[in-house]
Amino acid sequence: MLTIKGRILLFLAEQGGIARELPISTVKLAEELKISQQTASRVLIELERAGLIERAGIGRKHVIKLTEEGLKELLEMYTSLKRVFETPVEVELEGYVFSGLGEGAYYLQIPYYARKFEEKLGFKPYPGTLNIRLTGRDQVLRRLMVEKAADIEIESFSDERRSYGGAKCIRALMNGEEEVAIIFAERTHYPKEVVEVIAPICLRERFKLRDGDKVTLKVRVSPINL
Amino acid sequence: MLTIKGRILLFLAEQGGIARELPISTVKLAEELKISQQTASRVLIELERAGLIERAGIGRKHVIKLTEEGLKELLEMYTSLKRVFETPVEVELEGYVFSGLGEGAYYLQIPYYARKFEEKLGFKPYPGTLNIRLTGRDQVLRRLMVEKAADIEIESFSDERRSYGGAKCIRALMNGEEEVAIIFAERTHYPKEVVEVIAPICLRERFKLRDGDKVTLKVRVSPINL
DNA sequence: ATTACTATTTCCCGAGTAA
DNA sequence: TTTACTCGGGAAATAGTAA
Repeated sequence: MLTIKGRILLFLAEQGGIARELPISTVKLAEELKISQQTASRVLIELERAGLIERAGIGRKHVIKLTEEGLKELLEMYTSLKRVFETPVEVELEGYVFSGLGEGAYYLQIPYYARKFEEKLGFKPYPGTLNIRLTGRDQVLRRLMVEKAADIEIESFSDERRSYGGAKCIRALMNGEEEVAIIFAERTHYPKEVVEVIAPICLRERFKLRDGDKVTLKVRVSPINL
Repeated sequence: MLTIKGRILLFLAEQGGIARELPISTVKLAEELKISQQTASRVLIELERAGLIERAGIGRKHVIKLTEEGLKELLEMYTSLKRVFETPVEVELEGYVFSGLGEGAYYLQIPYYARKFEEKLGFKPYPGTLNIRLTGRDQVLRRLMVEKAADIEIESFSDERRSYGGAKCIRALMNGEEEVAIIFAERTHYPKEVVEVIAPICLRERFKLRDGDKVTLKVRVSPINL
């Protein structure tokens, strides 16, 4: 992915060639980067001519350090990549509403979950989940992406009666208007193309939804979490 | 600095190819990256074979997206660069102590400066500066580097009588033992090979220094500030 | 329009070797 | 030892063109 010039420049920077002069021979450099001594020599000459490094020959020992230009070159690449990895991308999920068997509502009225959701999401969830069946190519992959990025954790829990499975959530925007959360329950009988959504309000009322209506979910995901 | 594969992968990521399928032709891609259409086509084939991207031809329109592998590839480069730019490097300055004309002491007893230094550095400076003349090749460049990274600002100031010049400071470790600060005064009559150091204590006493004694200053600098 | 083949040129890596 | 030249082979880029 990096040219030889790039690899050498990066290697020199990693070795501390930013702050001080590195005593390194073309032979050593070639060994480290698994290239020939000749190539190392030639590329150093080119980097020097391009003003990206400076060399000095003190007696037999040669030393190398990056110039400001050389550091700038690396910095440019760094900022490009930084932008890619630190700018959230919007992933859009699309699917159709359908009715479940009311398990969502069942779980949400269990005090443990109700309390946890309110604590972690900052709202008291309406006691019912909206089931959405994703459609179209690529949707399941996107769902996996979103699940991977889901960063709000509801821990599993057990009391003397039974155990409660955990879940992961992530905030989303439904139909471009309403703040909701997608729930990925640890134990679910739904297949991978289904997601469950909760919100502080009744989403069916809010959007006048009937089974089969299409809805969209926009999720902001940082690529570094993928 | 990036190979064509790298440039194309980065471009696709920048265009949002992480989260969704991009509709982009080899002609457009070639234009954007200033390469030939043929090269764009060939490289896409290679990237696809390497498992870094996925393509789908929906009718005439072709779409491209990065695979997890492709994103991982970029992430590796990103983490290498991140390490380089976010790991502080230690810059070592070396020089000989000499006596000035007492201006350091003069300025440090001016209440404005005394107060400012204490506020910004977190210690009450001993009323006197230690003057150090840097020696050896590369030292002046290092000094410039350190000055550029100096991030503690003492603002200039004026009252009815006169104006007080500003300064920039940076923390350093003298002789590997004592926490000090290097002062880069805006107005100084010293040449570039001289730095002035202050500390909460009398450094001359602490290290039993006499004129001509050698001292070192270690400064931690984040490469991103250079 | 589009992608991608084949042919040609250009460029770059590394072997041999001088200094 | 060290760096860096010349040069031959091969990879990689573009041109031409088919589908």
